[in-house]
Amino acid sequence: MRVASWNVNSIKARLDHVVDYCNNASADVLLLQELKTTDDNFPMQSFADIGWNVVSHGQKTYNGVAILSKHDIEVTQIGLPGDDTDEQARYIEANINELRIASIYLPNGNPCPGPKYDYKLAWMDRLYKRAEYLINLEIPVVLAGDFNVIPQPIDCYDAKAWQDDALFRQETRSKFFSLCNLGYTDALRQIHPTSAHYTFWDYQRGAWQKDNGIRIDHFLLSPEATNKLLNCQVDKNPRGLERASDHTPVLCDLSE
DNA sequence: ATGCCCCCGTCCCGGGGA
Repeated sequence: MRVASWNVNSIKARLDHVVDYCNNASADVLLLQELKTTDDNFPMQSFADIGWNVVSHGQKTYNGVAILSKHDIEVTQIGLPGDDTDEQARYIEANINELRIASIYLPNGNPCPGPKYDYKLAWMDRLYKRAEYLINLEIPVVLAGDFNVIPQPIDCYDAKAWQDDALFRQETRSKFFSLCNLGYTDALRQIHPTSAHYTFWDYQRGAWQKDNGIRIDHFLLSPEATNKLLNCQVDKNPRGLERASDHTPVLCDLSE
């Protein structure tokens, strides 16, 4: 079972790339973030035409997450629980085969300090509670997506340049480590303990050409899912395409 | 110190992204 996660920075702008990816990347499940469109306007037919199922949780202009799969998708949660006033579409979760899989778009949090950073930290506390509930189910759980967290200095090209940023501040990283310490494994880091593997390169300043990247898209696996972990890797190819997203997919292979 | 680049929207600028 191959699960891929990709922040596409608009599903409409990236439709051809995503359909090609479904056809060619040998993934069974594709988790998307930053759809930037409503469920009504999601290009469902393009995926129906190639035999893929889609569940989306979108909103106008901003955010939006989806789960795509060749297999049946049974939705288990739409929206992150814990705040009835939160209208941002950043969490969707489903059962696919024997896995519980969530597509996550964690808030950016900049500028920092400020209300957006407060929202990010509060959102991470709510994610912790959901992750705690899920781990207590004692089933294989995959929490994946754009976490907007640089976990360690090795995960960015210049730690000094990021030290005061909402993606790298100690409070942000501490909350990410708390998630891991619940019992979730950072799959990429488990497979590649010491090497740099970036998932995002800014559109500006020639960041892609200079490999000035950061690792902010992650797969967190429950103990039952970690037992199935075969491989985890970044697929850099889509970042080099014309009109690319600024993120590239992460792939995680799990045994059946 | 700020913008660079890219996406969206009753749209040619401004908000948001990271």
